[in-house]
Amino acid sequence: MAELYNHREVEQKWQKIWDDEKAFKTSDDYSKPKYYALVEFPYPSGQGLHVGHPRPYTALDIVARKRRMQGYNVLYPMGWDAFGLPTENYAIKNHIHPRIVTKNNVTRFKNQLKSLGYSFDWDREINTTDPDYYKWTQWIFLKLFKAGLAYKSEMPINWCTSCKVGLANEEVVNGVCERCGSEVVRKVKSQWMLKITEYADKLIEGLDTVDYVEKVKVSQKNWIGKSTGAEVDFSIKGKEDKLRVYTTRCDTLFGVTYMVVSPEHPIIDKYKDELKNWDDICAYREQAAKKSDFERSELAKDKTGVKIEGLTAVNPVNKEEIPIFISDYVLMSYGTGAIMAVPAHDERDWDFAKKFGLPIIEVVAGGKDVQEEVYTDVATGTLVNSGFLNGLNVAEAKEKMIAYLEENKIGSAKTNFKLRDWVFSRQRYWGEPIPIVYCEKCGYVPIDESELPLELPEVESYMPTDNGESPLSAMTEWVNTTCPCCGGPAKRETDTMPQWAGSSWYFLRYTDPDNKEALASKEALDYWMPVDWYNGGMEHTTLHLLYSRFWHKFLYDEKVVPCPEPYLKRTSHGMILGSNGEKMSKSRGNVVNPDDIVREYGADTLRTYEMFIGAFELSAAWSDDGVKGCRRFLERVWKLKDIMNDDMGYSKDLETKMHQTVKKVSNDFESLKYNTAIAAMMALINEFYKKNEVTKGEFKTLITLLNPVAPHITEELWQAAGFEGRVYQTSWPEYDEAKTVEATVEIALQINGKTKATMLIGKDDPKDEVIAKAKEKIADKLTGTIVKEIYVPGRIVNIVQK
RNA sequence: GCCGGCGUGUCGGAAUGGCAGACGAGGCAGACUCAAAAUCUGUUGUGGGCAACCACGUGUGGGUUCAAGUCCCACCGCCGGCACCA
Repeated sequence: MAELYNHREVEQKWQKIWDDEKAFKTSDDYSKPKYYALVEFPYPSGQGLHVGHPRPYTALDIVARKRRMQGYNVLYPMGWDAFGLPTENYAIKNHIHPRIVTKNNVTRFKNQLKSLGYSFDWDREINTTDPDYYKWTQWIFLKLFKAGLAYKSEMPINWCTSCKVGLANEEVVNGVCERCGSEVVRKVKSQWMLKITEYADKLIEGLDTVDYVEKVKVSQKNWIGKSTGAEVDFSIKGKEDKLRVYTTRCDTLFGVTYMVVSPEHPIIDKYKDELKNWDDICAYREQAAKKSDFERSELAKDKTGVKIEGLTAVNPVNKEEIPIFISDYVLMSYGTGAIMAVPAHDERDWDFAKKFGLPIIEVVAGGKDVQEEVYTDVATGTLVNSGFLNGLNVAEAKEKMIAYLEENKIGSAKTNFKLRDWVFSRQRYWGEPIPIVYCEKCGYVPIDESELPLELPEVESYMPTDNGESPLSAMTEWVNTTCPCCGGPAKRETDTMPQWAGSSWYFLRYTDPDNKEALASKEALDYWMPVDWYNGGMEHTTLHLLYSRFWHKFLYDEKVVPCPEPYLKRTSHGMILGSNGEKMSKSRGNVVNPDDIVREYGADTLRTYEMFIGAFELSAAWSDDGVKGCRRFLERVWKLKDIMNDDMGYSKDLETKMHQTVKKVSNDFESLKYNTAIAAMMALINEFYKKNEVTKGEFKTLITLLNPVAPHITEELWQAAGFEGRVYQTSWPEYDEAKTVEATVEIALQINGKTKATMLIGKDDPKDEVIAKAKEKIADKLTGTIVKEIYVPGRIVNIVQK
């Protein structure tokens, strides 16, 4: 062993040994207890690994390494989520096939990850762009299609003007494209859709059965947005048609003074010949169509609208005739696209009514004058002016009204969700082809499973077209095919799947990555699933996490997977920011390249630093000085050999400290408290240096505890000290609970809760003795009458005096 | 507006209701050195005192308790998510 800590030498040496020994190969011995640790696989971008990547990877590497030492068969895999726009854009710009771009990026990423010493089982590496992989992505799509959960729909979609691609609602953030930040407009296009809404209830209910950090559960519930209420039919005077609304406040039906329909509502076109102000209506609709959903909601304060002259609605409970308006504050995409307006008890309706001078009728008493102020408190109000509901509270009134509506066949209870179906088409090249053909005679027909994978054809140009068609549409040879159903001429679907497809099931493939017969064998799935611990970013809460839970639940219903939820536990890491506290970006000039840190300080230093940087779930700013501090710590560990003796046990004076440290590190590694685990190890070596001596036994325990964080240096020290085998093959240190408590402890002596002195006592000294001793020690300060004496064993004595 | 989370030294951050500031960084002083870096030692919340010591101190104001950074109520500030969802 070199005298000085040469991280480059040490790290390269051990990375080679681990590779040669297949140190972290996952066993197929299904009789052992299993542990499946998972981190989100990266998108292999052209920029290479970001300094943020190692944070979650190191955290679960620690858990995986610890579990192996505890005797588990551990699956800790890695792969590449490699379809996607940046690669395609790079390919277009540089005239290189996206496959080549992907291959180069993957090579770079893999080298970078290897240089960090992760214990991934590289024999299970997967790549979503590999036809052997996306065969099964397509296979799942066919299953969804056959189950009626994939359908084609002509509908307004979010269209990114720059990417020239349709986006799912989840990909639109503040009205702009999540990926490129460009404007998103609405565009009507025929799109493949997945009926995620069918699973809305199951996706909410499942959350009660899993161990996710609370904010992830809350975000998912908010996004799904379940609301319970009723649908009510209002008749239109002199017409057969009914105008159906959705409301959560059917108790306020007697307070309806007008109705509003969305500008896109079909009722308008149906009766356009009878509308007296058709021109005004058209003008308003045009104006509304120009706005994106985002702009519509931005103008929240100022309500606009036009009255529909020529149609009158009738309130089904009191037969009152009321006007109908169109306004863009009612969205076609939620509920029925029409609402009943109760201005007295709904803020938006109140604003609208005030602006248009419409009547406001109080039906829930308990607030101020409803002409002056809207009253929305559901908890305390009492129904008035409401016929058979008078005197009831809101909850009772809702119940009674629903019964009335159902009895008279004018409405019924109804649950609604904010969650929309998933727009699954992308007009792009670099994605999984959708395995469907269109036949004039038979419609949309799935290709036969035996034809999978349906591979991406070689094309001349990946350039997206301005008319919104996929680059594949120009490939006539590929597009023109025969119908699997009737054998007649047919055309292939030219849209591809979104990037989220491949990542919606990848955790299943790791369990059996080379299987040719199925996405994974039943035995592998039975043994490995569900994932025991999954860590990833908060930004994937409503995208990847929701989508993959949806697919998994579907596959469970199809009896493909053995469990209803894919992930038992989900945690989230915070971002690593630049040293100025801002997000790292080239333009801000605060980017740190992990390669530089590995070269200069070593992978072990980078790993230690990223675990020590702060609370795992919170974002943290980069600090070069902090990196140096961690390097210093590892050097102090390295130099412990200079003060090491041959005693294989623990020295007497440090025995308690050793047991305490083993306990603390063991527990902290389990609960995301990597920073305090490392602090405990730092404190321990400070003790060694204070004594200027460490026993071989203490040293052995320390480097075993440190191994999951800093695997290279600890292997080197282990070997140099002449210990048997490898650290990664050894057992995790045990601690004795009884020995974690000091025989003598220093306790605080307080008077009226204020500490006045401290004293040493035996941990088992009886209360009376301790208190007597304490009173003696602080006798000069006990000047009043003693009211109470408190002794918390091993902690404090508190004397209360007046 | 609604829902989360967070407010502690110069900084990152520790504290099952029980001695606030562990651990790291930075600063200051010293040792080594011709010198610097590295390393090592000491010191480092604020105010007062030569001192032992005393008082104050976890965003603000109240409360519960023998004891509150921690629990409860009200407020202020910051960060994140959702948002005309009927």
